[in-house]
Amino acid sequence: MNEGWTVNMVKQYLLDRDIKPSVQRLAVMTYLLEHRTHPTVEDIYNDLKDKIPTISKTTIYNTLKLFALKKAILSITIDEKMVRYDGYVDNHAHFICLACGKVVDVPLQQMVEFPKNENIEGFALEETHVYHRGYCTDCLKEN
Amino acid sequence: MNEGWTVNMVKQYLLDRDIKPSVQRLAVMTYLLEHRTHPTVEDIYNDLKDKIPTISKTTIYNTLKLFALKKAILSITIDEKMVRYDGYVDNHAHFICLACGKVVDVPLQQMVEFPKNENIEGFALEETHVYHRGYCTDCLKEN
DNA sequence: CTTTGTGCAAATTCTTTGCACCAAA
DNA sequence: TTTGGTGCAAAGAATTTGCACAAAG
Repeated sequence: MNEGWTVNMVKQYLLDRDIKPSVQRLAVMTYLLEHRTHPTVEDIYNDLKDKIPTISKTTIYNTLKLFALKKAILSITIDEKMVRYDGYVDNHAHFICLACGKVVDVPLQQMVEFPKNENIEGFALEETHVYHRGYCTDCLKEN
Repeated sequence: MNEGWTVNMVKQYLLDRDIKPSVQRLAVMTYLLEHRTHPTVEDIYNDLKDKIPTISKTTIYNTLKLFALKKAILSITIDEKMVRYDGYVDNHAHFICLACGKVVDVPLQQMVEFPKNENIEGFALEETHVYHRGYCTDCLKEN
């Protein structure tokens, strides 16, 4: 799960983006870097409440909103019900399984093309998302 | 606004997709074909309640869910708050203005590329969406 | 001190559900 | 008369807001 992120590395990651690294913010950012599962607020809260018993969902909401604003993370709207978050902000697409709800990354080389973020006339583009919906291998097996 | 859709054309559009054309369903489908604004349930309800005073939001929800299932329309999750719907199911991308919230189509020729819906190994793909976020010309002018 | 962050509780908003009534074949 | 569609009211779930307290510099 841990992919070699030390506390100081995460702290620096936040500082580089003008985010003050409180205990709670460090915990949220670390969680996102160590769990590439596109977690929801609920997921993050359920994990962190054991490590930081006083943490609240409000703080998770505040923190994620701030991170997304500072472009430290991505907010993913592939799921109609709730927003998911991704600690990796490099260009990649997402896939959601309509049976189990799991969201996985789709590496670029598996995509035929990836749209460029520039060149749409008349608009100032901030971000581009590519979402795929379908059924994953595990769920296909079960039928 | 009206782009030449007669009642019979809309009725046939629904019948072709195994959807029984009730008065309410015809009204919703007609609205989506005549308003390419990616409306929300609220938008559709506010328009139709004058024409069909007894219509309910529940029916709009039921109807849109059925339409999406039958692939008569697309459900668009570009907006974190609520689902939007698109009566046009051909391949095109969407753009949302982060200032005014408006969602517009991005014609294919304005996009550098569009990802293909096939060829992701291990998954059965149902649909692919490309979402752009940024600021529209109107909102850029105001600053 | 003073500013900024945290977290509880309540409120808001979008969407779904249960159920009774209505309509069409 | 039977099946499926509609719509009201209530419930459910994700997110936001108001506000008081805590922390950091």
